[in-house]
Amino acid sequence: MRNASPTLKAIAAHLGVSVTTVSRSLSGQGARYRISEKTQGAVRRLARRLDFSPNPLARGLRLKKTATVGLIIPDVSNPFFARIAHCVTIAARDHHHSVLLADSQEQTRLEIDSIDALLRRQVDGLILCPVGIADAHLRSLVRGPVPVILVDRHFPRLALPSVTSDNVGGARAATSHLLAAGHRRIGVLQGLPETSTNRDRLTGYRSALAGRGVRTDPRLVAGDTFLEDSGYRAARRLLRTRPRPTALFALGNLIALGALRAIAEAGLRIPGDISLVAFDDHPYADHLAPPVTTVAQDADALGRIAAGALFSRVRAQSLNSSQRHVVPTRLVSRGSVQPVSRASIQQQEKP
Amino acid sequence: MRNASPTLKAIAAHLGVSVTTVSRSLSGQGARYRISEKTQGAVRRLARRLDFSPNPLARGLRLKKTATVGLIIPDVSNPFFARIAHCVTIAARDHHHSVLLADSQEQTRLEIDSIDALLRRQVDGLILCPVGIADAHLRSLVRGPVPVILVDRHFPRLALPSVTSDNVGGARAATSHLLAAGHRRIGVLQGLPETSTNRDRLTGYRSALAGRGVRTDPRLVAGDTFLEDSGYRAARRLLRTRPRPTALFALGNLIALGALRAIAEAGLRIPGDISLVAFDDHPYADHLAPPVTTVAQDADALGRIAAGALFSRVRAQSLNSSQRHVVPTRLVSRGSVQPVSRASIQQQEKP
DNA sequence: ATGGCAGGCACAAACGATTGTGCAAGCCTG
DNA sequence: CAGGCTTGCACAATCGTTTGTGCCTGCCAT
Repeated sequence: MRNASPTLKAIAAHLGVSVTTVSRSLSGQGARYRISEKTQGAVRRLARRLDFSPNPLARGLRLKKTATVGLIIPDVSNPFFARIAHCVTIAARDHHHSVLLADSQEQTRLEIDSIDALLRRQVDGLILCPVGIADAHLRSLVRGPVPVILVDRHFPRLALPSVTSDNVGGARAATSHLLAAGHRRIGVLQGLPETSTNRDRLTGYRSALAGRGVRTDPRLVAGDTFLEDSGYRAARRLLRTRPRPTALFALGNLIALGALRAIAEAGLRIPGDISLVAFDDHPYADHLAPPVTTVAQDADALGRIAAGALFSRVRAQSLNSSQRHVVPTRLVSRGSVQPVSRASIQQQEKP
Repeated sequence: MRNASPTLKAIAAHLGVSVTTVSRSLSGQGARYRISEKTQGAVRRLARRLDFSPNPLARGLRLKKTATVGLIIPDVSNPFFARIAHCVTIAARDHHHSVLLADSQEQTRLEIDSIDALLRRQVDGLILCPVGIADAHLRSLVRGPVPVILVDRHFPRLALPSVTSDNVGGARAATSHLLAAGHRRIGVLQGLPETSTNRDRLTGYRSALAGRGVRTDPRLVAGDTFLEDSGYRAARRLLRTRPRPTALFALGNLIALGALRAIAEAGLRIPGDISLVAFDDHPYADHLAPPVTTVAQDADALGRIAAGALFSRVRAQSLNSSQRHVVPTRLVSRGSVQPVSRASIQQQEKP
């Protein structure tokens, strides 16, 4: 396999024709340039026999197209992003493109470097899951050389197309679910505060509360990143507030993990002592003790839609119309939410 | 950022020198070719000011080196492989290389295509997690144009370097753990039978049994892939055998997931009715009901070591000495294993 | 004055592809 | 038979680097 694919030159020499002729015969331009059917046939046969395929580097150099897309992700080892990566690579294969993967390790600095490196390599398009808050470095992408699609997080002020979950709706559904079970003091374990995902989820949470006429209490919101440790610390803090929240809403899968740990350490039982809902579904949710009610994001859809949007732009040579795509979420009800007893509601409403 | 980086030619024109001079000044070859310090300084200043960096395509074309490595994985959305991908991309960044990612979707056909595509793109090295059994297509890689490292699975008959977990040792430890708790009928939920991982884990299992003088019973081994569904079906089957196994050993994380489902459906309790040990640790293992004892693979180490080995070969231009690297596993004891009561042991030893 | 040597750079050929244009041979037409 | 049209392909530039070699100038020694 692939012991140095032959070149146009080699094929041309074998057949006693010019590289021009070979190139045109193989690229389907034969007719336009009046290469005889006989010659074209001979070229194609030999090319097939030698398993010729044009050198992508040379091609890219000449054409300024590399049949390559960039994918920048904060952390491939996060199942949510991994799933997106999976879908993107599969879509890329379908479009005969390769994927250059970069892991920004949740650092804006590395995200900038990665964008730079991929653009240098002349990717034909870029799918980016931005790490967070800063967007100055994204500004130049708007009128940049290649189409860009933002996934998971978006920047309202930036005219870049994006594909995100319905974070507002998902959070509202989760919160409503808790409200319907009688919960009124619902603690929120948030992620990185300035990100669009976090903001949207908080918005959904507040909107649900407002819908029921429940006042939001800023002291019920804790946490500062989407990492497990932040979830752990935030949960510990909220569990110590009095009166204690009767339910926690974790705004991310790792945060939920931290919350589970904190709740276990506090000697509390789910859902007897406290209810829990988490953003992001995962395969183990069913087998936790108890199974955890989650807001499932359709990561597959995010990846697929982003890739679809990107490739349609790549094909159409069109740039970044700032279209926004929102993918619905789904509330997966399991056993981690329990109705609040009347007594405890009244106890809560007094202070 | 990156509004079409200038070219050597542009810099040369600006300074009234030749591209040769610019190239040599920037590549540190200035002294060897007697470019005066003054000229070199001017070139370097301008290059810095214009944020010049050589076009990787042109460079690759000329040098036959692309500063790119290929990474082929059966399924990036599997946390184990995702972790490997994460470590590889980070190592690549450290070595100023980019990563071309391909997802073979557990299909040999796609694995072949991916290898081909990446070699065409002239990657400088390849990290491959082979999907399975077939190895004919890997034969040509042994004396191929670039260094290749196999990760997770290896092929004893192939002179390709590999980095794998100590599957034999891990399985032996898990099995010994069960034996020490008095288990004698230990069912195995295996993965894809002909793979090295599966073989090695079975070997470890049998070796532990043999060490205790326990006869192995082929009817206690079930399953045919590493996927959840296989684990589910295999567990269902084993749970119906009489006398029922007192413990199950799942040879993979997804398999364990299927086993959990099957056990729950059968109305059995872990560890009261049946004990469980699983290959592959994961963050949720602690919070399952009950926490599951696992054989933790150090996926980070696999990725890091593989990348390290690859880059040292890339640097040294050395090819594929068939060195094998084995990374230790760690038994993480949680609550899913319970000592067998004397009565049930005797009951088991009778038939 | 001439030969030799070193310094300082430029020329030009790669690497493989794509593409606008040019050119020869054959045929037809008037 | 001259001019023009068609057929069938080749020439050569180009993308942006890298690199072996060649060339000129000036200086020193003989």
